[in-house]
Amino acid sequence: MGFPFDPTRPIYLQIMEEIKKRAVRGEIPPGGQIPSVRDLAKEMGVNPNTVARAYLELEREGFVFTKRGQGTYVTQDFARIEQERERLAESARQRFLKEIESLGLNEDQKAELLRKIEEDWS
Amino acid sequence: MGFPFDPTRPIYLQIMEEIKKRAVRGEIPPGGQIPSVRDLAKEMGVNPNTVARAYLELEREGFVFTKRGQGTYVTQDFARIEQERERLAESARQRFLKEIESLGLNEDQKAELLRKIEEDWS
Amino acid sequence: MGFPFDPTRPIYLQIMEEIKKRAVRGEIPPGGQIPSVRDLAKEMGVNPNTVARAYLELEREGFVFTKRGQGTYVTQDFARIEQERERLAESARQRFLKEIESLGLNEDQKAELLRKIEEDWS
Amino acid sequence: MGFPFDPTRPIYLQIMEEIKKRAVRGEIPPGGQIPSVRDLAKEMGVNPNTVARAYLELEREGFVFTKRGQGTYVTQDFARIEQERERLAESARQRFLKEIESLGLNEDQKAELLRKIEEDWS
DNA sequence: GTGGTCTAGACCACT
DNA sequence: GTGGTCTAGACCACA
Repeated sequence: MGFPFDPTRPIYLQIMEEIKKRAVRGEIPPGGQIPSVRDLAKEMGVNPNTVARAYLELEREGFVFTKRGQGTYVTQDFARIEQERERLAESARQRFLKEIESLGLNEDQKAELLRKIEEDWS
Repeated sequence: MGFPFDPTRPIYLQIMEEIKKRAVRGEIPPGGQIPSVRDLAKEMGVNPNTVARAYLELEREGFVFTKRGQGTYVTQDFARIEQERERLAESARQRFLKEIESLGLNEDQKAELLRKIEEDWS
Repeated sequence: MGFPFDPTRPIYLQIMEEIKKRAVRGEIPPGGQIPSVRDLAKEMGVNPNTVARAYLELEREGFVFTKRGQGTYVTQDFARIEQERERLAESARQRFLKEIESLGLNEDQKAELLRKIEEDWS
Repeated sequence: MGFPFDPTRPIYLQIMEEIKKRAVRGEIPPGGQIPSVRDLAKEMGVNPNTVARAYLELEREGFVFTKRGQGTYVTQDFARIEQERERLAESARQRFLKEIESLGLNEDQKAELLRKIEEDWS
């Protein structure tokens, strides 16, 4: 109980990201049901209205859809999920770059860092 | 007022990192004075004891030293600061890798990500 | 209840010494559990935070280790305990020398004092 | 202000020792005047009655004498002062032995300790 | 003014 | 139960 929210960003945005991550990781399959507003609110220790707001935005984006009286489901569109995977990766990349930039590494240190990432992925 | 702390990790550790970042970025020069316990506590919106704990650990690590009754100062040892720069970069790298890993990118997507980073740094 | 602390030195340092003495005397065997923070605080009539501080420093020195949720234990390293025995003896020697020095004994009186110590230990 | 008293022993005894030490160290010459009850009470942060009690005992022992209306003076008897020097040394020796004994040093360690004391005094 | 220490009392995660 | 962290507020020595 109690989800680690970044206090500087709106919680509903962070809930949206969390749902996207679960889908992208396959924890929720395409077309699979996401937790009910009440369950997720309890799990994360936030107000149900905040979760509802997140779900509303996700639906507006077309990432989830609602079956009246049955629950909320992740899109069945694989391409949509793939797109989200790349968006999340891209935003992780930008956060990483921003953080590294602020540290003021020299060229050699950046090259070394790049080499390590490459090594990890080969 | 109010510093964006990650609620899952001890605040004093995050204060230690913040001071190291300021020194690494050159905001505090080698041998320069860091904020007083009370000032930083006010700036970050935490209890002075928590800042004092962070300073105590930083001194034990040899990253800062204190002049009795005068204040706390960043080490004058350039190598020590350089070491911290690389440590901070390395931990940023690991956080990035961990996040990317959880997203389950395929080889092509990872290669593309790497290419973008390389481009940014060349 | 009520431990005889020297009011001129930090209590947490004296608690560290007390724990070391108990281990060196064999009252706590190598690998044995030391009193819980709360128990020792009650026994010595000090605040639990002060005992916790002492335990933290002892752990940093490698003289004790903690098992999460279980308690704090003296190191199993005999050499480490032996080292502490000699350090405590050395500091007792220095205190003795300092006190004697301040009394201004002449050579004969010092020799006599030495003779008595020798006699006691032979 | 505030003298470092050992809370486990009567304060008046510790005041007696302090006066004896000052005389033995020559801070107060034979026949010299010791501080007034009020001055010493203020210096040490204790009740004047406690100091008066200490002076009374010192006089009973013959270590000091009182000139009515003028103050209290250390004895002019050199032998008496010398005797006190040896008593203080002897009690320091006993405290040292007691402390060392509790540490459980082996023969070699005791011999080494003795050697160091000898070295310091040669 | 500075950091260093201590108390009081609270909440947390882990076993 | 255990230690770990945090807040609030106090007093201290040092410069």
